[in-house]
Amino acid sequence: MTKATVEDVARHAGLSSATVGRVLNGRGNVSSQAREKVAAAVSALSYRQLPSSISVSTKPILNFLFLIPERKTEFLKMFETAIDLAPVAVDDCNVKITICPIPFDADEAVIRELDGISEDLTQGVALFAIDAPGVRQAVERAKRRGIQVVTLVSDIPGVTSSFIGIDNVSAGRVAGNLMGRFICGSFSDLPAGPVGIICGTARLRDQIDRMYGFSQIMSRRFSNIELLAPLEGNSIPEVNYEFTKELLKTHPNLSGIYSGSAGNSGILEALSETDQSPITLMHELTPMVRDALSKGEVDAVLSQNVDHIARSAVRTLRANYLGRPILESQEKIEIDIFLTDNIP
Amino acid sequence: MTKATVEDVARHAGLSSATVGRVLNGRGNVSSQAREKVAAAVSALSYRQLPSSISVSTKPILNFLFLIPERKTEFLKMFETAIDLAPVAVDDCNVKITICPIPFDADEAVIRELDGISEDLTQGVALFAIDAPGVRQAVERAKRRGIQVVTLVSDIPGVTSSFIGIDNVSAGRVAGNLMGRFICGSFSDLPAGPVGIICGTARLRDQIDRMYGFSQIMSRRFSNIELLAPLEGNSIPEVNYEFTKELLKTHPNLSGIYSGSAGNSGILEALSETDQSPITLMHELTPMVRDALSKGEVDAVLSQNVDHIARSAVRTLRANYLGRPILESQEKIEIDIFLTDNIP
DNA sequence: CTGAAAGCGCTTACAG
DNA sequence: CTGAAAGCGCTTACAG
Repeated sequence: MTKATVEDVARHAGLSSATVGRVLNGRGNVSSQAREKVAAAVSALSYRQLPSSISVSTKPILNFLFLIPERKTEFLKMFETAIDLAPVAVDDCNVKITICPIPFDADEAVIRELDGISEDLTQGVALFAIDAPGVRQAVERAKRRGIQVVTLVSDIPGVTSSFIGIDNVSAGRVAGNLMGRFICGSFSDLPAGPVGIICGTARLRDQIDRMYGFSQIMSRRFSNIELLAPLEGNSIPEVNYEFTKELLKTHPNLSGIYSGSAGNSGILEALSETDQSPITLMHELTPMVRDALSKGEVDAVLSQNVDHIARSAVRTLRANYLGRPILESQEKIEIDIFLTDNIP
Repeated sequence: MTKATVEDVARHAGLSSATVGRVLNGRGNVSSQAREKVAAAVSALSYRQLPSSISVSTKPILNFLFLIPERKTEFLKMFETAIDLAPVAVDDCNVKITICPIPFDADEAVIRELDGISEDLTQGVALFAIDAPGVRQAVERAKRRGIQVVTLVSDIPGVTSSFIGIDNVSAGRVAGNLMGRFICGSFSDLPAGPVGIICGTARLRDQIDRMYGFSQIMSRRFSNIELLAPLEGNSIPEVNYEFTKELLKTHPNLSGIYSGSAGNSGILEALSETDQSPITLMHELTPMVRDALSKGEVDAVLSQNVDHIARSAVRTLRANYLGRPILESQEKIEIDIFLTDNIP
């Protein structure tokens, strides 16, 4: 038995392939009678539409715009590469991607770009979201004009778009869990020194969420460990360096450092200049962090797969634009946990 | 500027689209001169072939056979579902999958199936590999007949096929790392009780590898912890139950249990009947293990994403058969680590 | 070794 | 609301 085609369905339903196509793609202007006949034929012949990418006819190119911070951390560099490869990876050469650099921390630039998008030229936008007042509205405006929007890595709460990234509260909790256990083991009654926290900026939702999850678990399960106030280093290595120096000096018995953002070179440098060896957890397996992990300078790294995120962004934008379903299990971004022994 | 087509390339090269197609798909019978012209035209026009799934012409259906153990553990049930969904997930309806159940531990059955495959009807096979003498040869015979082979979850060392699964030595090391740290924390000089190991069968490579990696890290980094001899439970819950009971009784100070295989219900049951609470690590996030993890009865779970494995198997078989490249970064199966706080 | 022609399954204007 | 026809980009026999 060979695969059923649109023609088969049309014949079975006593209709033309054009009408069948209209039903199948919800293009309207079809009688409910025809709709039913088609549905019956489809199930009778167990017809399955060829994948979207296959309809070769005058198919419009989908233009997607990626708004990416201009200041390139190692993580963002990896991300850009991933974005470039995504269309090939999702096996769709009708997708065209443009990367638009956004000045650091410039909400207005994001807003301006969003408002400046022509819905005729651009079908979807993916952005690193700053959770600032105007951005959310700008996203809503873009959506109202029919432009698909997904947020990457850090979400804008309340905005009704797809978020492509890890659950950062979970990530923070995992970090807390590992931190507590790596410090205490099964001896949770023994005294342990305090734990320091270095994060990026409270204006990014992912940072807030990670800190929340981390503190929650630490205070709930490891109340014997004092948690120091988070230090906002804005992902700037030099600032993080000073923070770490200070932490180590003020707390000779420091038992852990949790870094929730980028700019880790500063932390690693400060650690290399001391004999203290607090349990150190970081985010994102960049080349530098990876190196530190393999040398044992970092104890664990929580990460998110940038290739996966880029692919998911493209697939999600495409599916949403075409009104097709997405495969949840394929788009879920998991928290990757790396120890010295499973560095890829 | 619009996308270049085969016709464009042909025109630019002064050849016909048929010849261009031959070059592009390495179908031979082409002069090196033509080859060069096409190459030049391709790069000049930056032509990119439409994804494989798009060539709609008389395209042969690819038949892939999955040899799966008949005895269904929770993990294997999840796996079967994943296999069923894989063709849709990889967006290719020209792939047809048949699942063939293999009696437990029956090498001859695997060999018989492999030898019985007709290369005219079946283009590729994916199998759970038992590392037994005859199996490797049977795989080689199948390959010689032009049938693509991939091994799933557990590899056959030395066989020249693609392996789709995690690096099990790494997984064992990760388990060792976590076990040691979860027991000792930063107090690696304090006395700790012994650790028990329960595995499946030494005839499966994944088990061997996990045990190797685990022992290696435990003895190297946590020499203060005694490692008990691995107990081969063949993934049978009842046997594992007895093993666990015995472990707990013989070692009142047991500080950890590492389970490298299926049949975990027996272990969990035995643990529920005692007050001892050794650090417990298991493999595969099945519904049951997931439940135990969320209740804190298990401390960490190492897992592999069955959906990902199924998709990768299909993509790899297809790519190998068609002589197309695979995207390494997309096919790499990572070790998923789950704690109470990142259960999906 | 090469090309003209027909066809793949689906979709899009265009008439009606 | 519906269908006949032409076309999408690529591939496959078939001649040469």
